Amino acid sequence: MGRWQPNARDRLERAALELFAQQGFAATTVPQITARAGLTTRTFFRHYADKRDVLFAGEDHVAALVAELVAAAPVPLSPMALIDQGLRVLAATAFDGRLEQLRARRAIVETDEGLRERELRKLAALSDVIAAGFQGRGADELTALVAARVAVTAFHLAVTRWLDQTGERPLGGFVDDTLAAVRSLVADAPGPPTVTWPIA
Amino acid sequence: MGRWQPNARDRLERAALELFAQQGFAATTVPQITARAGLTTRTFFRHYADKRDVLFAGEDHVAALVAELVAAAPVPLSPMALIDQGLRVLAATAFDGRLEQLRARRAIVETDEGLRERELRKLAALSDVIAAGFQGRGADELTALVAARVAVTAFHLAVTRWLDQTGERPLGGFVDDTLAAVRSLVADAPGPPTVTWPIA
DNA sequence: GTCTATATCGCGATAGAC
DNA sequence: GTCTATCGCGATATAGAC
Repeated sequence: MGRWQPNARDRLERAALELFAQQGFAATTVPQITARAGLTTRTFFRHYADKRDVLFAGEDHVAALVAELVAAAPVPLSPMALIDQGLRVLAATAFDGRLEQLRARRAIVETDEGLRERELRKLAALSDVIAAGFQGRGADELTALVAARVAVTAFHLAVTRWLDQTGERPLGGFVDDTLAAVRSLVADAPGPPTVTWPIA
Repeated sequence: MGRWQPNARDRLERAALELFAQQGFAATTVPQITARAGLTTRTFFRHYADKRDVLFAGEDHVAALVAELVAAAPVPLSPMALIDQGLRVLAATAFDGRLEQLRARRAIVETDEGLRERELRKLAALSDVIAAGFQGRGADELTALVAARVAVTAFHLAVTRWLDQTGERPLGGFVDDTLAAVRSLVADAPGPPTVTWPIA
C-alpha cells in the first residue's frame, strides 16, 4: 500500500473513540469519524459491521485468549477449578493494568442502550467459545453450557465491580469475591421443600 | 378512539409476526408491516421503539410477573430456595402451554443477530429486576446480583432446552436439570490449589 | 402526519502489491 | 495478471425531529 496511509483500521478506531468521548456516541456520525481518519464512509463499513462495532472489535482477542486458556488447561482440573484459576489468569493477563482505559470505554458504552446490547452479545459469544472448550475437554453439553455461563457471568460481574471501585485493588480480588458469592449462594440450604406462594 | 380501528398494537404485532415468518425479519420493512395493519409508518414507531421491539414487547409482562413473585415470596426462603421454587412457579405460570408459540417466536429471533442482541438485553433487564427484588428482601448487593444472574441464566438455559426438545416434557423438568447442573458444577472439588498453566 | 438525517450496503472502477 | 483495499456513487430504510 502506498496510495493510502497505513493502519486504516487503527485510525478509524482512534478517531471514533475520540469523537465518542467528546460528543457522545449518538451525536457522532460515521462521516465525522471517517473524515477525521482521512477515509470515506464506505471504508468504515468495510472494517466494522456497524457503528457500534468499532468499540468492541478490540475485544475479540479476549475471546481468542480465553479459547486458548481453556484448551491449554491442565487435564486434571475439574470445570469449576478451571474457572476458578482460569479467571484469575485472565484477569492478570488481559485486564490488570488497563483499568483506566477500560473505564473510559465503559463510560461510553453506558451512555447508549445499543452499545450495551452489543456488549451483551459479545459476552454471549464468549460464553459460546468457553462452552465449546469445555465440551472439547469431555464435559457433557449441559455441564459445559452451565460452566461457561457461570464463568462469564462471574467474570463480568467482577469486572464491573472492579471498574466501579475508587481504589486500585486488582481484578483478581473481585473475581474471588464473586466466585465466593456464587458458592455461598448455591450451597445455601434448600429450605422447606414446598411453600405456599401467595401468587399464582 | 373511534376514528381508528381498535387494537392497533395487536394488529401491528400480528402483521409483523406473519411477515417475519414469511419473508424473514431483515427483508420485512416497517412500511410493509403498517400497510398490512392498515396504519402508517409513524404509528409503528409510536408503539414500538424500533423494528425489533415488536417481537419482545409481549415479554414485558414476564418481568412484571417475576417482580411480583420475588416480592411476594415467603420470607423464610433463602435466595437459592427462592430461585428453586420461583423458577418452577414461573415455568408453570407463564411458559407451559405456550411451547409452539414460543418456538415460532424463537425461530425468528435466531435468524437475526440484532434480534438476539435484543433478547439478551431483555434478559439483562429481567436480571436487574430480580436483583432489586433480592435487595428488597435484605440481601447484600453482591449476593443479590449473583442470585439474579444465576436465576436468569439457569432459566434461559432451561427454556432453550425445553424449546429444543422433540417431546412435550414440561419446562419444570428442564429447570430442575439445569439447577442440578449448577449445584453439581459449583460443589465440584476445587482441585489442586495452584497449577502451572501452559500459557500466560 | 410530514420531512429528513444518516446508517448501511451494493456495484463498478481504480491503484498499487506480489 | 491477479488480488486486495479503497474510492465514489447511489439506493433504501430506520428512526427521530418538527
